[in-house]
Amino acid sequence: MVEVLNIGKVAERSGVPAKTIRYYEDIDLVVPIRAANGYRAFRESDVQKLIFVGRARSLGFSIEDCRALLALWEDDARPSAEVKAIASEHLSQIDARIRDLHAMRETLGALVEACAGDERPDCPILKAMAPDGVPEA
Amino acid sequence: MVEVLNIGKVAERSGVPAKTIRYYEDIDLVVPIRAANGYRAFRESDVQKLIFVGRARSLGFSIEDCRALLALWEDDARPSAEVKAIASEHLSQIDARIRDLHAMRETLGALVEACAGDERPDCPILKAMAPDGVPEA
DNA sequence: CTTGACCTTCCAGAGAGTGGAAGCCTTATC
DNA sequence: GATAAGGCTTCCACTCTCTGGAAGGTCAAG
Repeated sequence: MVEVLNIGKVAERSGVPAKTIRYYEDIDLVVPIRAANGYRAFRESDVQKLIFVGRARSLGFSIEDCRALLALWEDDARPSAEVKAIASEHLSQIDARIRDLHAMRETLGALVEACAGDERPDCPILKAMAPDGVPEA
Repeated sequence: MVEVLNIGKVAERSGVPAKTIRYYEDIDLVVPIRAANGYRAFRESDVQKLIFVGRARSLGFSIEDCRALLALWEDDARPSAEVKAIASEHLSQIDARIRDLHAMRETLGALVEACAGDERPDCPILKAMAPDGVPEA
């Protein structure tokens, strides 16, 4: 008799919350079989997949990327070029996001530093966001 | 007779898309009055607010932050400390996001560099996401 | 009068879950 | 055998900030 893994155990072992695991089944990402009582029954391979997805997600890959990566992982004959293509694309999007955030951080950081932060109404932060030529108190 | 501004003109002048302006009305962020024909009629002050919100959004402030900032902007007696508090909090969240993305970028960047990206199946990227002790082809 | 460019509302979907309610199933205890 | 706790099920709603589209009203020009 095979040890059956219910969702709770799988959540614990994979680090993926039970709610999220159900969601992954819903979107056909990782689909367990069903036990006679209607409970989800997870095979070892399902647990592996969930761990894989958990790690891919923590690297910021989208669900669709995860789906593709999972398929490549399962395919013993994959060319590593396909994996690298997905990862490179993702990497450049991360870089773009970092650049955007960095620009925001620069601007906002300067404004915060310039703001007295006292009881007076004068505020460079608000001034920066005010439409040009709309002097406020 | 006052020049009436329809949503299209306002979108053009404020840089905020018409769809988004309607959404902002829906959530009571910027609420124009209505003309007799049912069209939204924007006052100068509405346009100013939309520009303000547009800039705040481009600095990454949430809608709720924008709502608060807008109220402070309108309040001639605001203490700049309140503005600064919101901005500082936002700034530290930006910093946190940058840190997270940076960590991802480091890990993923190293993996992408390590991956040959050819027709062979061996792939350090997949290996990094594979559960421990699950050797793949 | 028709055409085209506006404007209106409402509905649905994006991404990736999360929370909660109502109701089975299982296991342990009495 | 009864009962209570905890785990499991489904389904619906909500998050956040829009964005796209359909169906239809309004307006200005030719």
